[in-house]
Amino acid sequence: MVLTRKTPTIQDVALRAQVSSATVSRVLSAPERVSEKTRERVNAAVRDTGYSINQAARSLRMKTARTLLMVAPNIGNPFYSVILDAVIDEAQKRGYGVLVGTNIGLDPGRWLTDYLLSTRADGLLLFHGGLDPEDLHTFAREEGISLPVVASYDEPPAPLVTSVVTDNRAAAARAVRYLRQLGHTKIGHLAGPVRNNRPNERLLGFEEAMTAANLPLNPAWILPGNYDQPGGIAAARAILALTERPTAMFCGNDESAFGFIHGLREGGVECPRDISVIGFDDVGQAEIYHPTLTTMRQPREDLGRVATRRLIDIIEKRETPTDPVHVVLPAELIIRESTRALDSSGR
Amino acid sequence: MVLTRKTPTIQDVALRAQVSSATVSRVLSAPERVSEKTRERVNAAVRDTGYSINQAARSLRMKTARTLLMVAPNIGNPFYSVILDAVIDEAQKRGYGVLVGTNIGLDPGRWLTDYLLSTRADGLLLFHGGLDPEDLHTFAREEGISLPVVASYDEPPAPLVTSVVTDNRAAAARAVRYLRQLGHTKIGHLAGPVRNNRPNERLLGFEEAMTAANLPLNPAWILPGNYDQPGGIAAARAILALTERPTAMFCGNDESAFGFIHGLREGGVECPRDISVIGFDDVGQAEIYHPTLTTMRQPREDLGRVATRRLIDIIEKRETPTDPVHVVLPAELIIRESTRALDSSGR
DNA sequence: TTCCCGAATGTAATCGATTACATCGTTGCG
DNA sequence: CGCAACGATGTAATCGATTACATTCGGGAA
Repeated sequence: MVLTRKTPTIQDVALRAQVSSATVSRVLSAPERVSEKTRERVNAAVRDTGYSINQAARSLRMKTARTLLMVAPNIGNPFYSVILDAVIDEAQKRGYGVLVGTNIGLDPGRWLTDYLLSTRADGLLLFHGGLDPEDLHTFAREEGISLPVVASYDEPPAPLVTSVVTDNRAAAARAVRYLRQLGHTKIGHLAGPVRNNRPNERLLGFEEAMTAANLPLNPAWILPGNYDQPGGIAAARAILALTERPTAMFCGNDESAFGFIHGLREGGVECPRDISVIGFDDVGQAEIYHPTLTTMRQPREDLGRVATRRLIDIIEKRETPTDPVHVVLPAELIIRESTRALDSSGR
Repeated sequence: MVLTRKTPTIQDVALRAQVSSATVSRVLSAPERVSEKTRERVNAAVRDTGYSINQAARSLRMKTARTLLMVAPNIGNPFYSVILDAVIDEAQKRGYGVLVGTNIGLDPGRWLTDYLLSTRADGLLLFHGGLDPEDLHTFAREEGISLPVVASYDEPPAPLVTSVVTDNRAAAARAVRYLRQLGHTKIGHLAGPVRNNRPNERLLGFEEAMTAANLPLNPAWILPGNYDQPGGIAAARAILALTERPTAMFCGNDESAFGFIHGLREGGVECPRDISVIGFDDVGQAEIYHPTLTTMRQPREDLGRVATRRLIDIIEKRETPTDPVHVVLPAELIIRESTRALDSSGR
C-alpha cells in the first residue's frame, strides 16, 4: 500500500471522539465495557475518519495473526478447489484470512519457520499427505512450541493430531460390495499413492471387502496410481495388455478414473460396456463425464468447513489440542452410468 | 502459535553474538554493510537460537506485509486452480505469501478495508470480473491511497489498471475461422457473463469474425451463459428445442462446453456427429473428456506468473502504476475430437 | 603528530494496538 | 456523613524489527 494520505490510526479516532486510545480499543473489542454515550461518539469518529485496524500492530501485540495456512499438494486438482472455497468462507466468518501454500518438497521446518513461527499464520490446515503430521508434531515439540494443526486426507488419522477425514476404508468397502451386487467378481483397483509409510486406506478397504466377499485378489489387477489422470491412462494400458481382464475397476479417485476410462477407450475397450468403473470423490465433472461416473462422494465442503472450525477452535483454545479429536465423515455411493450389472452370460 | 518457550527475537540473537540488534538487522537485510567477522558471528547466533523473523513487527515498522491478495470468483472452477498454483509459486520465489479471497458479493470497500488498508496485503491480484478495477481505482483515489492492482480476466483491460490477459477477441475469432474452415456456416455461441457493463470480449470476437466471414448471426443461436456447467446444459436444452439448429457451437469456456455436450447427449444429439463444439481455456479435463474437447488454450500458468511478477514489481516500485502496462498473451487453438468437418451433404 | 573521513557499530525513536494499573467520580449502605 | 465498591476512563508500558542519527576507531594526508 502506498499512502498519499496517512491512514487514520486509533489515535486519530481517539482525538476526534475526545477520548483516549484505550477507550477506542475497548469500543472495538469489548463494547460492553464502555458507556453507551462514549461508545456512540467513538463509533461516529470511526466512521468519520474511515479508520480500519492495522493488523500488523494488532498481531505484534497479541501474538496472533488471524490467519490460517492451508497446505494442499496441488490445488490444481479440482478436488481441493471446492475445499478451499469452503475453508475460505468458513475462516472469513470467524474473521480469519487464508494463506495458501503448496509445493512442499521443502522440509516441515521451512514451513513452520516461514509461516507459523513468524506470526504470519496461527495454525495449519493440512490437506497434504506428503507432510507427515506426526513429524510436524515431533518437530514442534523439539522446537518447544505447540502447533495448532488439523489434518484432513486419505490416511489413517495420526493419533496425536486432530483430524477430519472421510471414512475411506468403509467407503472403499462399500464400492466393492456394490460392484459385487452387480454381479462382478473380477474386480481390480487403481490405488492411490502410499505416503509416510502408511498403507493407503482405500486399498486396505478394497482388500478387506474383497476378502470378506470371498473374491480373489489378483495382483495384476491392483495397479499403482497417483490420483491423477496420467496414472489412470497408464493403468488402462496395463489392463489392456492383459489376456484376462477384470470386469470392474475401483479407482482411487475420480481424476484417475477419468484417465482410466479414457485410456480404455483409446484401446477400444468401452466403459461400462466392457468394464465397469467406480471412482472416489464425486468432483463436478463426474456428473457430466461420458459416461457419467459412479463414485463414492466425499463430503468435500463439510471436510473443509469442519476442519476449519476445529482449527480455529484449537487456536482460540476452545478445544484442547492435547487430546485430539478425530472426526470421521461418511462417504455416499452415487450411482451413475459408468457401472452396469453383468448379464447372465458373465460379460 | 502457542509457545511453551519464548520465540527468540532479534535481541536474543544480538545478545548471543555480542552485537546490537541494529547490527543483526543489518546482517539480515543488508549484509554488505557489516564486516565479515561480525557477520559470521551473527549468522552463527541466528542458527544457534533458531531465530525466525517476526513478520508482524516487520510489517508494522515497514508498512508492508509481503503478502498478496488473490481474488477469484470461484476457485472451485478448475480454471483458477492452476493459476493459483502458479501465483503461489511465483510469489514464494519473491518472498511473498498469498492470501486467497472469494465470495465478493461484498463491496470493494470491504475488501480494501479488510486486507489492503489493514496491512494484511500489499497488493491485489484480480482474477474476478465481478469487481470492477476502475471502481477500485476510483475508490482508492477517493481514499487517498494508491492501490497496487493487477487485473487478469476476460474483459477489455481497464485503461487505468495494469492487466495481464489473454487476447480473448482474437482467440474467439480464431475459433470461428476454424469452424468456418471445417465447412460450418450455422455457428452458434454460448456466451459468458456480462459484467461491469462491459461487453463480453469473446462474444465480440465471435460477432466480428462471423460478420467478417459473411455468416449470419442468428439470435436464437447466441445464448447467455455463466461459464458453468448448468449454463451449458440449459443452453443445450434451448438448442434442442429449435427446429433449425446450428451445426457448430463456440462455447465461452470449457466448463460450459462440457455441460453443453452433456445436455445435447441427454436429448439424443451427439457431439461431434450432430454438432461440433469448441471450448475455451483448455482445462485438464478437455484432454480426456469424451469426446476430447477442441478448445482455445489459455496460457493459464503464464497468466498467473506474469500477473504476480508485475504486481510485485509495482509494489516494490520497480514499475510505475501510474502508467499501467497491458500485457496480452495469445491463445492457441487445440484441435481434438469435438469438432469435425461437415461432409458434402451439409450434415 | 594532528586532523579528517569513512567504515563499522551502537543508541534510541518509531510503527499502532492492547491492556495492566491508576485515577476519578458516583452510588449505596451502615 | 463517611467509606467501600464499582463503573468508566486515562496513562503508559509493551510487542519486535527497522533506521536516522550518534559514536567510535583506524588509517591516510598534511
